[in-house]
Amino acid sequence: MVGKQKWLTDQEQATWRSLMLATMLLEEALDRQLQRDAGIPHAYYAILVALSEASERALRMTELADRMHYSQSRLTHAMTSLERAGLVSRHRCPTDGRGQVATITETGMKLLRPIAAGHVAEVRRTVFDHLTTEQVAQLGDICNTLLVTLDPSHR
Amino acid sequence: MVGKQKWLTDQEQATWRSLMLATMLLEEALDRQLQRDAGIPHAYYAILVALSEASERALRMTELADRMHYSQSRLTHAMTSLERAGLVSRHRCPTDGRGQVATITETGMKLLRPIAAGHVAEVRRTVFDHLTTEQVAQLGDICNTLLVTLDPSHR
DNA sequence: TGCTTTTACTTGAACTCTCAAGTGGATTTG
DNA sequence: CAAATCCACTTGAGAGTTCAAGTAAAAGCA
Repeated sequence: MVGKQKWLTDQEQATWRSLMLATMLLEEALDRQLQRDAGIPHAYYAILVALSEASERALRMTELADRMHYSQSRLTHAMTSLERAGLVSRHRCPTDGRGQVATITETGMKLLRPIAAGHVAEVRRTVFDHLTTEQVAQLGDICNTLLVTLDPSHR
Repeated sequence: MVGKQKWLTDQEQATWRSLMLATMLLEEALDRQLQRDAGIPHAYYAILVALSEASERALRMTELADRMHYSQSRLTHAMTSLERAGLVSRHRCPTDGRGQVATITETGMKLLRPIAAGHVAEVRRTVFDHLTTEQVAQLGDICNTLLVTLDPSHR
């Protein structure tokens, strides 16, 4: 009924359905694997990775939020949960009394290392094991093209 | 630290980051547009579309959940919310006392029609306006390839 | 037929995310 | 230098999702 007038071509519509389904199932698979093996959702795992890769393993909250493309509020809630689990910590920023510096703890690093292997295995299993090198390049190009609109600050 | 040993090639890693960011921002854009213009999230909009396209505009709960790839619980909660908003309704299934038949109401259809245009415009604006026909085909192929693993029941 | 097992769905709690509002330290400006 | 403004972050409520457990009807089967 709704789709009677064609807003998208048949090809676009088919691609759209596949894309929506694949991205939904992919995110679910990643979440399930990490929840099962590490007890944290994918979004929280990503925070740990970002902190572990930062120099000094520390970042200001706002800088971290910007890098992750998370809202401040989302990051604060996430950090509160991760802090309660002992995986990260926050301290007052010495140069700016308003700021907080986020760090990943030793416990967090100890959790991260073994978990990373399982995560990458899941990424391989669900995605890269099935794509040719050319397709990986195509997918990268397509995503970067979309990011120009989706993330105006992107490069 | 964590990424010292290369689990993915540079190309794969770059594609992965772009994919994760693009899919996150895309879902956020769709949610924001529908929340703003229709007051419902994308996942709920999809339920309305599925019901509107079903014969008799009606589907058993389980059949609907299967088509959407939603859990029963997720669908029940969603239907409860949509029902409270008057957009859908449920009735006992006449042939199976355990079952429920979900329908989209006239109010739901009246909401859906104008909303669909705005949604498709957003899909165009964020995705298809920027891709060549060839890229649309490539993206469709890639997603269908991934769906073989992500959704074993997929064709 | 009566008992067990499936099936179809619902419920409730815990968790994550969003949005709007709030707190308090920097910065600007008249 | 005080008042107004801005900035960094937090808080709390509301919504959507998941997971485990619950209810009740249908099927299987002895």
